[in-house]
Amino acid sequence: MWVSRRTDYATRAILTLSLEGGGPLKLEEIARRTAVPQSVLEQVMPTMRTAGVVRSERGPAGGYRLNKDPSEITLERIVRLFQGPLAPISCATRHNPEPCPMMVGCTLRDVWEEVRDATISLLGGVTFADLAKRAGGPWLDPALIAPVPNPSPTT
Amino acid sequence: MWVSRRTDYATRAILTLSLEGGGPLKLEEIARRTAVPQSVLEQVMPTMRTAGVVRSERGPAGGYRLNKDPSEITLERIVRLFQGPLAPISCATRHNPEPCPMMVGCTLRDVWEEVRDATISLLGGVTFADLAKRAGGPWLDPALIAPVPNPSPTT
DNA sequence: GAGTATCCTGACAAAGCTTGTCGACTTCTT
DNA sequence: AAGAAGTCGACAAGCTTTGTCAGGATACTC
Repeated sequence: MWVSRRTDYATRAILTLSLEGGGPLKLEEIARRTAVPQSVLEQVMPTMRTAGVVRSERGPAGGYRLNKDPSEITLERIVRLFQGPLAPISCATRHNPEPCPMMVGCTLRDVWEEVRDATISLLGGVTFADLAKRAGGPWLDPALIAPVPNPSPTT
Repeated sequence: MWVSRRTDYATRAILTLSLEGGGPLKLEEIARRTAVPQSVLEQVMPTMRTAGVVRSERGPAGGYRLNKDPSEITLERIVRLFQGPLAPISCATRHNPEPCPMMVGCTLRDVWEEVRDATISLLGGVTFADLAKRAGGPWLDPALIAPVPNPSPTT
């Protein structure tokens, strides 16, 4: 699995929000703490908002908060959001795998699937609550982040 | 980890050679059996020759053979040959990792390293003898593939 | 030693993906 | 009304991947 820059940025942002108390964090502040170009975060955060991972508030005193408890957000979720399938090769995805042209190549596919499954089980088992705990800092009070629907504005 | 096309092709070629008896296989024949464009194999095979994985013979009746027993060739070896580091992100490579700009980001790096290690242990544990056995077919007689130095012609 | 079969090498174009930036817009608070 | 945020789409630059090709080098055969 390769982690794109955007995925990296997104995970840093979520970790930052997980470590923060309840108050919303401005995009600019997240960008500062994560060392991510603000213009890129401007693309990344809305993606996570649409996915329901994060919630936003506009106007002064606005910003972003988590929309779930960190213990409910896995690394897998975020990675998939930005990179799609976790399989190392397209013939080893779980849905719509590309057919192998080689008669005997499927033996290899088995291994690629093992890699995929190992990755999934690892990333699926790590939540941002775990990460925040490991980071040693305080993190979000569950009471402050009760899920709230925050659909795209067109709704 | 993402597997590039060339890596895929290379592994298919090695598996094909592992399944073949002792005789050399022509590039054209390997291309046919693996469903790989011959022009691409013309790039891939020399790379493996230089790395000592494979041995070549020119002229009529020439072709490629393995230069080692399939049990000594791991998937990891081939993947690394074409893709370099197996880490999902450049701050998690074992040599010369790129420094993390984020103070707390290293918590994430730990996970990327776990992914890396899981991948390495999987790919490092699978040899082409295993794969050939799984494929069910006969494969190379060890007696026929005693390693022979086959350095690049400039030597 | 001529001819042929095979591997070898480097250059390269096309396509695709990733990255980061920008400008114009919407929404919210005061 | 003004200002402080987030939102959205377009896009250019750069990089990587992919596949192709032409010409060269080496070995076998007759």
